[in-house]
Amino acid sequence: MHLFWEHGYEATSLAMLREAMGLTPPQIYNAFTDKETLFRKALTRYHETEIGFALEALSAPVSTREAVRRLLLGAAEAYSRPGKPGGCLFVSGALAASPQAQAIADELKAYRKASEAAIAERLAKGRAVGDLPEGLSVEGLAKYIAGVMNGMSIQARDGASVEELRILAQTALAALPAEGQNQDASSKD
Amino acid sequence: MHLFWEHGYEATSLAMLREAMGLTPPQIYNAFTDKETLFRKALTRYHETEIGFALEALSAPVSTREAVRRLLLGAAEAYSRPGKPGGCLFVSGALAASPQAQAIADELKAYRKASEAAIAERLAKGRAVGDLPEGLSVEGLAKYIAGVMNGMSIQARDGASVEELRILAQTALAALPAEGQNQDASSKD
DNA sequence: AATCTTCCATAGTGATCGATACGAAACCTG
DNA sequence: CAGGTTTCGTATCGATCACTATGGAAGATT
Repeated sequence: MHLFWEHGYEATSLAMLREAMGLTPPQIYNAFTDKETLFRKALTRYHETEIGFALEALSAPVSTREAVRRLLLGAAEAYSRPGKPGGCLFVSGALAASPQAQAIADELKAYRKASEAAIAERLAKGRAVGDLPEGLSVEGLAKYIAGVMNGMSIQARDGASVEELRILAQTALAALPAEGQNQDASSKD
Repeated sequence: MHLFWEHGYEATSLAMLREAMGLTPPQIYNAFTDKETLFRKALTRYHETEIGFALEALSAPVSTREAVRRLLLGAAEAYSRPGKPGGCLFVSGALAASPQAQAIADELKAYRKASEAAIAERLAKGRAVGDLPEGLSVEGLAKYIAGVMNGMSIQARDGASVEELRILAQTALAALPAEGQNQDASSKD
């Protein structure tokens, strides 16, 4: 997973995987069928172990702004963990790919789209309870938040520290509608 | 350039370049020495022909906020031009690379760092003339703006339309300090 | 006009890719 | 302890990578 995270799908050779896992090629193929299946296994593992902050942030019983704050600050921390590759595997895994690997690139794109959709869903919920203005486009704001996270992923890959990413996240938060304008109204019914 | 832009440095094979350029391999090597030099030529060409909006935005005689607005909206348009690959070559070219291509990845990283530095320089100038609060960290804000542009590049690659990118840019602008607070003071001396 | 030089496309180079066939070692059974 | 089976590591597969040597055609010179 770390190798795919660091070098991406195509640039990670079986020789690197073999050395890192201490397995012989037949062992790898017996265990994971082929390189593509192994990468997908790494994807699900990454999803389960490295980015739990996102689900936690989006499902926590807090205000919408606080949820987004946790999401962005969680990303700042997750994208710059010591000993781990910088950024997000969903971004670094295969942003550009050869025609042969387009299926992998499409799968990562689907992951990114799903993340954005999860954000949009949380925003819609927030708008429903009065956390956000009614006229606001949750899709547009979700695309902004997802975009900021993707941008943080690249900044992290370029060596940004966790503090710098936190500042970036805090700055991005300022673009959100002010909190609490309709928040009292959420307790009216 | 389009092939590198679309598929990245390593995933673009000489066979693809040969077919696209209508040249034989020796012609390619006579003209460009090797693949790495050809990619660098494509980088400079990209810099000259595709992202002039950035230099224009940062050097225009307008307020700092307007400069950033032009920068982000220019990116929205440049990253989603019809007939061109989505996103920015500096991001897509080699976000993740094999150990053999790390020199290329480092070069692209340097381009991204230079872009961020150019933004920071413009912000510092703006702060000097009172466009931005004195206590503000231009490096932090520049990292945010550069990060948003990088995020837009990924959103564009994921198929975001120019309108969606414009909305993202407008949203990102809301994170900037309000304009005009010290602007009148800029005409005092 | 004949020869010589120069250029250039085809064919192929070693290296490496992902993936696998074969020989050997180990294990279970009798 | 012997025989049959299964498992597993090595050596290698065809394909493709970036890159280049060689045969043949075109043009220049006498």
